[in-house]
Amino acid sequence: MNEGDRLTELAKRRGFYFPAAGAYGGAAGFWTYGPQGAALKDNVEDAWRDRFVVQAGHQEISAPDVMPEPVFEASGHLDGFDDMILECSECGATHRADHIVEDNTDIEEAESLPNEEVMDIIAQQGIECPSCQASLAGEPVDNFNLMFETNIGPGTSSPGYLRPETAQGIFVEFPQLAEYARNQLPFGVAQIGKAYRNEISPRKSLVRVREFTQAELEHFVDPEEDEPPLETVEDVELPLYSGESQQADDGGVEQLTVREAVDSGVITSDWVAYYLGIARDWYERIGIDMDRFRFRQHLPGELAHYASDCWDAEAEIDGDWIEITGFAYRGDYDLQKHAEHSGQDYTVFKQYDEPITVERPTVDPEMSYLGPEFGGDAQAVADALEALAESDPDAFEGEEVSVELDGETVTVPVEQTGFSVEEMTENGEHITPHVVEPSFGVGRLIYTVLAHAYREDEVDGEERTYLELPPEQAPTTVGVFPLMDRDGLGEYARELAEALRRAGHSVTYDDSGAIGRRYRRQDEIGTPYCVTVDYESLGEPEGDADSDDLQADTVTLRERDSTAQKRVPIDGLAEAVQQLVDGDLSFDDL
RNA sequence: GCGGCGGUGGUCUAGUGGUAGGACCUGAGCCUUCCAAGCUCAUGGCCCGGGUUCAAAUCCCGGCCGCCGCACCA
Repeated sequence: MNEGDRLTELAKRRGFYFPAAGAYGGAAGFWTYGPQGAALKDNVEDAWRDRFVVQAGHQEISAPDVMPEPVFEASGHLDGFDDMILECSECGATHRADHIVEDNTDIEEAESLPNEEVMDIIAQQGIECPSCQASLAGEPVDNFNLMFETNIGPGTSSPGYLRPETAQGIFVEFPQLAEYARNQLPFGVAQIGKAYRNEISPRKSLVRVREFTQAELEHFVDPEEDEPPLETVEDVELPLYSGESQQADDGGVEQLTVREAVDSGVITSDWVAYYLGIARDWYERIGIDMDRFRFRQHLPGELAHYASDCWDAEAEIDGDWIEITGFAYRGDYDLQKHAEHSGQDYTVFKQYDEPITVERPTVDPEMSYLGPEFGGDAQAVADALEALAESDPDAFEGEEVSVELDGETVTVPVEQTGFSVEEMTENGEHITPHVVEPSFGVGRLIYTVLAHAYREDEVDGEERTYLELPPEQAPTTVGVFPLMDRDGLGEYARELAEALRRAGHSVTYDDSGAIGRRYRRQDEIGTPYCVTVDYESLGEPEGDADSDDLQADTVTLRERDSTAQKRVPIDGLAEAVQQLVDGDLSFDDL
């Protein structure tokens, strides 16, 4: 069984995740997180929130999953997500019609053509099926949109879509968000939420799904002035698989520090480099194996329409590299698009250090002259004069000035134009911020963390399966067991479990079967610590032990990875566990 | 979406044209003084629909789901 299969089996058996709605045959690409999985997901999201929101001083929002159509007209998803699909009736293969046309003709943007025209081109050019060489003339070109469509309210007059990425929920609200940031760049807005894509073919459990959780940060920066604090991450080692390496015969992953990557030009954007550094350490924190990890640069051909330089964080599972995060410098693409489509202001006002004085030519045409002179064209003439004043103020130097109007030249005496050059004070300018976007796929992170944490070893000759999850991420922090459920051990242990819960720990109580079995149960879900209450805890002799050595109100604390045990007082146990989880105390020093 | 292979309790699996057995897990009890021990008992299953047949979980067709390959992954 390979890594993925083993994981899928464990995930279902132990309650991490399983296919949704199995009672009705299920639906591909939809997964339910069970008790362990939901807890793990919460912990991963909390760790993300801690690093990318709280520690970074950014803000988090929660936008709707459903947005009205114009949002996606502006974002480009309505067209860009809409694939032209063509099926060969001979062999049944499905092809991208636009790709076929582009491959067989000089046309470069076939996607922008209407379907009928694409069909005509295929017929005229005698294009054949790439799979079976049958003629494709006359085959219908259909649309397949990866967005889930719905209707807002009754009827179909107001279509809406489930968002295919969480990012637009931030971009579209930029004017308001900038206000909350007091219009000061740079600022970051984060969101953890669901996104939906009606994938043609979901695969590989949590890797290709139709509903998934994204954790995205949109960092709005002034492209002219803002610089990332590179010095805070300059020594972080990045395993970089550059576009150049990918295209070279002997290319491989290079270990470069953030500083080296920037100085050598391997990473062109300082902001992207900064986030790769931040993210690398964060991946390690949540338990991703850094020996099975790399940053891969997008090749020129795979860059998204908005991105200039883009790197993916990838993790290796079963020999495949899985994209777990995309880092993109999106420029001002998204904000510009929303500004154009909505007519709203998606800029921030950037104040100059010193106000500057500019000479600005203006006109104030004498309408009482233009009106009688030009009749219905008077306003158009005034507008043309204004445009001319801006583009060519020298034209107003003579007695008369001429402008073009519908191909005809009209002449106006300068004195009737109200032309003047005014000195204006400008305090700043409106700029459209650029966006740096790290976009994490939470489900893929969880899949990777579990795959990389999976361990098999042997304890006392018995096989053992356990998850070496970082204690911070583990669904349960501590298991509490009575050695046996009798003689008051159970009551004592139950009280201890309650006390640990009150102290904020995630605690499982288990008194069933043999103690070893209970340890193994917790091992399989990655519980880092187990506490066992025994007779000594009650102040009673343990077997033949010398009663002088008794340590009442102590318990044994067992460490998952080593299975080592230590006897510790219950007084201060909750605090000790917290220190272990936080890494402020090692088990050996306990 | 296309092609190939597959689908038996929660998990892993045996098996047959006459409606199923095991192991593990889970629960109850006994036993048990720290790593899946043992004993007894119990819960729980042939993916869905149609067809062929006296009889279908088994054969055929379709669907759904999974794996692999292709395509797709803005």
